[in-house]
Amino acid sequence: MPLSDKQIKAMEQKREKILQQAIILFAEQGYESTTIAKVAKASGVSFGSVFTYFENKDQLFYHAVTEPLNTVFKVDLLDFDPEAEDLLNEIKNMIDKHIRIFIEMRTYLQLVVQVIGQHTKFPEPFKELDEFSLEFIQKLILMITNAQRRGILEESEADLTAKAYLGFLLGIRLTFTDYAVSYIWEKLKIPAFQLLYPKR
Amino acid sequence: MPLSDKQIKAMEQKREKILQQAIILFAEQGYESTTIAKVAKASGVSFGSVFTYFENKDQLFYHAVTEPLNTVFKVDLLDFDPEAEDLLNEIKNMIDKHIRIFIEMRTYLQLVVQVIGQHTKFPEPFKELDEFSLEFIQKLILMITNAQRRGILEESEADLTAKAYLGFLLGIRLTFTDYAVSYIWEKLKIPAFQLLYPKR
Amino acid sequence: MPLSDKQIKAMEQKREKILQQAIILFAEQGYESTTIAKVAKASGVSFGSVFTYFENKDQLFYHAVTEPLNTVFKVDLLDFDPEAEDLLNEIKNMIDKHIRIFIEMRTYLQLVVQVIGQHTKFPEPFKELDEFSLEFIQKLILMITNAQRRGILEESEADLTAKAYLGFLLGIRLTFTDYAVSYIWEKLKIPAFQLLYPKR
Amino acid sequence: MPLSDKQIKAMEQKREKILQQAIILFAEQGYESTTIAKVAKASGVSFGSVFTYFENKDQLFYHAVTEPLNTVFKVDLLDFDPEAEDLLNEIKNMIDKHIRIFIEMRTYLQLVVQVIGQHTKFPEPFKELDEFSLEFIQKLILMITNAQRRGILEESEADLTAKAYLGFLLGIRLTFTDYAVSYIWEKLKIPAFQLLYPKR
DNA sequence: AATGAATGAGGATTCATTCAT
DNA sequence: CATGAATGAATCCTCATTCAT
Repeated sequence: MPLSDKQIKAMEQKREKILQQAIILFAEQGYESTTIAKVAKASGVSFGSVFTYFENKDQLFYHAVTEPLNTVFKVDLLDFDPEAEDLLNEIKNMIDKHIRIFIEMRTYLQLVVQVIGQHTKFPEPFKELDEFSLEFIQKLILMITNAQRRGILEESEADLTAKAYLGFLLGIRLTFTDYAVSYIWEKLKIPAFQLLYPKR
Repeated sequence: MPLSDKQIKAMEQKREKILQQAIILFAEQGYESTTIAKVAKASGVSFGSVFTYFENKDQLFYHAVTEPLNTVFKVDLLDFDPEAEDLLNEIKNMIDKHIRIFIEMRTYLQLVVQVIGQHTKFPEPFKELDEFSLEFIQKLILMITNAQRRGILEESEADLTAKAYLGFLLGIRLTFTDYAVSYIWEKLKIPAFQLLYPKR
Repeated sequence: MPLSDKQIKAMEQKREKILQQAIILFAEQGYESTTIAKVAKASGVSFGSVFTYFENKDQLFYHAVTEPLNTVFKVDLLDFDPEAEDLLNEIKNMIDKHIRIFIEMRTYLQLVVQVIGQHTKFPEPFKELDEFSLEFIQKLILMITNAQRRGILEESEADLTAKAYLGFLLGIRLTFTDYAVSYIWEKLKIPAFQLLYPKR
Repeated sequence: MPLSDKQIKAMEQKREKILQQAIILFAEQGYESTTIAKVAKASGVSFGSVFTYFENKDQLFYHAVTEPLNTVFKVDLLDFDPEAEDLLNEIKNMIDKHIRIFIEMRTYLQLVVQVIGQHTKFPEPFKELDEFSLEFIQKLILMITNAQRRGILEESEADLTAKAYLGFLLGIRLTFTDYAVSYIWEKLKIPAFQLLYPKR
């Protein structure tokens, strides 16, 4: 007897709820301190149900890290055009967008920082993050190179500059831990832009 | 009968050995995955001995975070003079030094990143780090303000710039995870300097 | 999906089994020497299951002391009528009953003796015992006072006599440790009665 | 090199101090909860020294139970004369003395109660207590029999009466736990005497 | 599919005891 | 003799996971 559409929908919602709560708990308490029981309670399901949707704790963690990455995070961070006509403006818009994303996804980024910081402990999820970061860097390099060629940015090693830019984004996430940060982040556009070594 | 000097020395060395191994393990595997047994084995002592030198796992972690901070880290990071005659040179030397420290203390910084990233989980060690970061920022602000006044740096909100600089240092620690980084870091002086918004 | 009646029943029986074995072990070996593993083994369950039914060892001990108290012990010991018509007969029946209870509940009383003897170590269970003993004493005083008024007992401080009577019951539990005591206890009715200072 | 008298004396005092503190701690906290370290601290010596005077924890407990027994306790409790001229007076004096001892040696009796209450756990010290109790009972029987023959006490089974008397002494130790009991105990002479079934 | 009882591996910690100084 | 560092057995408890209902 196949499941009805309504049932499928309900199950998908339940899975999503579990995943969201898992992200929050993993981010705030770390992998070991986050128990399946806590996730279940926060999601309003029995802990047995968590195993219905995720094979085991490892898999739950893996999905907590990779699903937001592959849906929103990746899409939003890569949403800039290295070949844009008005490249200076495109760069400024990109910085604005990136900073906004890093504000909004604070919890998820806490999780990302853990995976990167202890990558030997989390090889599978780290691999996904690493691959994305390479892709991100590649696209940044493209943009930087173009901008240099067009005299918008000073000459520099684009690869290094791109990595420094990514490092900066992650770093400020650590430095401005839980301020009501929105207004501070607004100002962070300036150093972020400086990092790219703009012509004056 | 008090302990002989030789014994005291031996104990201090043993304590140091345990602490060093704890730092490595905590950094690489995190708090929970680092068992007292692992630390003991890595240090070549019985697990019971760990409790001779550290009250409990919590305390061991606390000391793993704070002792390097209060000995080398703090001293080295604060070793610059905001009132120096040749301030431009002082700033460049500072950046050079800071970057070198962040290279050399990779493992320790992995630990720092964890504490900051999950500060609600580690309130006591975080407090120490936070206090130091405030002190560090204060001194940076002083230097930046002086440099702006003397026309070495462009005008900017010194507080924000200082925090961005610290964020950058932490962030590149995450981005350049385990490269043989020395030669890359050499180049990182440039973006680090740009971040401070130098006059051209 | 709620548990079936059969399951609930099975669980109640398991809990009871654990509690009974815990009482025996605590009584014979004391609190610390009674390990959760021993209780589990004696009950035929895994040690993990003990924690399914009792929060921790402390709670298990607490319930081992208080549950028999509140079910059989309390009820049986208080089952006499201080206002009975034929008070002399009522007193003799009471003594008979009390002594029989103290015979039958030997193991439980071993446990009670420990809690009283080391009451600073077991404040919560002791509180329960102490409250019951006050209630018991109160009712005894009532009976003794009535009996004195009706000329069945000689004058004496009822409060003291009541406590002496309770002390006697506990004391013989210690003195006649593990005899096949039934026939001896039969004879103990005489001194128990004398303690109440009967008119001759 | 033989020890000087002064040294020997100092050592004896140290041993005594350790034993006294051990009695207190064993009585109040029980066997397992009393650690060698606690005893050492209370005695003002290093825990290593405890092992200089007592082979191990078991032996320390054994001596804590038996030494007071064989010095003061035994002597004082047996200090009555079953063949005394004025036997009624002798009995009353005996009761008075016994009760006084049970007041004064409260802590030690807490320990005794533990050993009796968990005698399977403490076979060696229990053996000593049991032997003494037999001796005590024997002497009591003698006195009771004589008193009955002389018409001071009513007829009863002397053996049972003697045990009831001992039980009573132990029992009130449990019932009147930590009152400022002296004045209450004074009054306890009456029921204690009644227990022996005196002629009126 | 959902529930939660049962299990036992694993880990922190305590503490008696040994033994070098 | 006195001291206390070192050791590891033993214990409580947590928690992922399995599986019967």
